[in-house]
Amino acid sequence: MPELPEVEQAARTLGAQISGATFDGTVRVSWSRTIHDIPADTFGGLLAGATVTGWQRRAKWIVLPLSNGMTFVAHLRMTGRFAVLPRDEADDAQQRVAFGLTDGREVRFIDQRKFGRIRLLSAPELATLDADHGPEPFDPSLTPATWHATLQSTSRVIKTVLLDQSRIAGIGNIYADESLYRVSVHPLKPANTLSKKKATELLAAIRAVLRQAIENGGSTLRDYRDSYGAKGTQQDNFQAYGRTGQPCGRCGTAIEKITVGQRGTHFCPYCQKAPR
DNA sequence: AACGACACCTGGAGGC
DNA sequence: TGCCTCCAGGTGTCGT
Repeated sequence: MPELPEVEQAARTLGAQISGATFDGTVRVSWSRTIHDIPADTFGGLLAGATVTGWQRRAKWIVLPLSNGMTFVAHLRMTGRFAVLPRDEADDAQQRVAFGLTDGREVRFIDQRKFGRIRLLSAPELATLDADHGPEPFDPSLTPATWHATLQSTSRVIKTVLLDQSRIAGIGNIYADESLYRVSVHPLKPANTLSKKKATELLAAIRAVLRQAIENGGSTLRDYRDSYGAKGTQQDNFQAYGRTGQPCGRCGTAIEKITVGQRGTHFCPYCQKAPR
């Protein structure tokens, strides 16, 4: 579910609640795969006494550096979310793991579909995580020239490339559709057929779409909540995603839905001309 | 090496 | 009301 803006918001709100807090080492596990099948006591042993020193986001990972040199990382996948609650608060039915803090609170991970993952990484493992991902959309080193070169390097369709985290990090199904709609590029257009001009426009559109979503606290379709439990509002601004059959805001043509790379894909068949 | 298909899960929505 | 099928903010793995 969550893409860059939602993960950014989730990380920010989680960081705001637990930066400076210390894990006491207790870990209550209801679904073991959430922590990669590492036994709860092993995970807790590594976590005990570690203080959260800040928060970051890398791609769609929430990254919490710890005072012991390790890093607590979490991927929300489709339905994951965090909540920070007093220890005596009742567990949520969809809660998968709870981590105790020394101040009497717990960091709880709630995840309907059980796809989310939480790991404790050493510095080399964190470096690997970083290396496995492409540039952040807002990284100044991602320039129109490097982006165009990335697109030129593959004949895969552009929608698929936008979703490839090793090419550019953080874009998911919603913001891929929204970005392509903005620049009137058909989702099936081969990446290496975009002109330098179009590639430049697309990069700007990606940044604009993500920036607006971040400002609105992300998008909530059904499950997404930040770590305070709040929904985002960006879903009210969608121009293509989820608007199947509704009129295009530019030309009035009904938005169409097709499948690209096994993902529902929304576009305006008039504005976004099919590749030939 | 790169790409597509499928697996992993639950539950809400819509059709009959 | 109940059952059944389809669908969902993602990505790791496997076969071609």
